[in-house]
Amino acid sequence: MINDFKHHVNRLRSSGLRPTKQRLTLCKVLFDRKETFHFTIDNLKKRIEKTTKSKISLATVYNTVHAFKNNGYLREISLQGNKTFFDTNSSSHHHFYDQDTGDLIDIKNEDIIVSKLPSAPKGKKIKQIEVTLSLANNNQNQKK
Amino acid sequence: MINDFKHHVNRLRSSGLRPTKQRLTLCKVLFDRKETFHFTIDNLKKRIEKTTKSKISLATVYNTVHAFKNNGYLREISLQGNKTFFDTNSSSHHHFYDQDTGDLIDIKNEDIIVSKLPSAPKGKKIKQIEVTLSLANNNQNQKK
DNA sequence: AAAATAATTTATAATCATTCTAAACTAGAA
DNA sequence: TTCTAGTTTAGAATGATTATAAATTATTTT
Repeated sequence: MINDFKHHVNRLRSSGLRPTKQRLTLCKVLFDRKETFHFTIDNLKKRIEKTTKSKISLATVYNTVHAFKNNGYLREISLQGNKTFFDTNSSSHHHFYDQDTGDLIDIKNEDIIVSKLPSAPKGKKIKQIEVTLSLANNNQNQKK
Repeated sequence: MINDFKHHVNRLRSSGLRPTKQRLTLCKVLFDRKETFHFTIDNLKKRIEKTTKSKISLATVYNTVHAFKNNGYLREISLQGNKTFFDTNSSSHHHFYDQDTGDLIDIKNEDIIVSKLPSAPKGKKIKQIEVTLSLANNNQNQKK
């Protein structure tokens, strides 16, 4: 399965995206792995430079990540702060967010149970339920 | 209580913040109201210009909002996208986020029940539980 | 109350992430 | 092979936020 990218080609085609060299490189970097990958655009750019010989322009990384997100290959994570994080785990799950370090840690879906929800406003549908648990050091008070 | 700002002065003093003209103006705009106020820095700047005669520089609005946040007067809301929202409701509650319009809607704490939580990593403490329910129009599919 | 001090405010510049633009390039169709 | 629309690209433009350093103000000390 790894080192075989026909399934990437097929997925791209079925989303109406041409399987270009750049998109396939991104697919390999993002999806040919066991673990969930949390990343910012900047992270991802650096990882591409480190793990492949391909040079992909910043604009293309942005374009591709957004295309992948719009087609459900990636999720954007809701977080405080100015950084936009994405997640290769598109199944439903939640996150710890460490306010001190900026780290994100996956929480398996079954480790959080939301047992009551309000109904969506008229004409709207709930598309995603995200629980973020913000962490800070035990000893530390809130003031700066 | 409204039109009396001694309590604002006291609160600022007890946080080690000098009760300056600018900070008191911000306190009045933010806290002398019944309803929760969701805002971006830009929103807030415009509201100050509209509802008061004071001119407060953009840098001061940033500084003050961050000071208020660090002292627990305001919360920053976790959201997708590049805009940073703050919330005057510092008691625990949650949000609908409308992906089409960017609107934020409060959800009362009692309308969501999180009945199971993971324990925090060693040395860390859970500081905040935030549930974000993303909304989209009923009829619309995910693709762009 | 005046002088000293430390915090605060301010305009502006700098930075950073992201989007836009328009030209060059490429995949797939004819 | 040629054509066409989709894609990539470098660099410019934008927008939010942070940094800087001088002027101002609140509070403390005298």
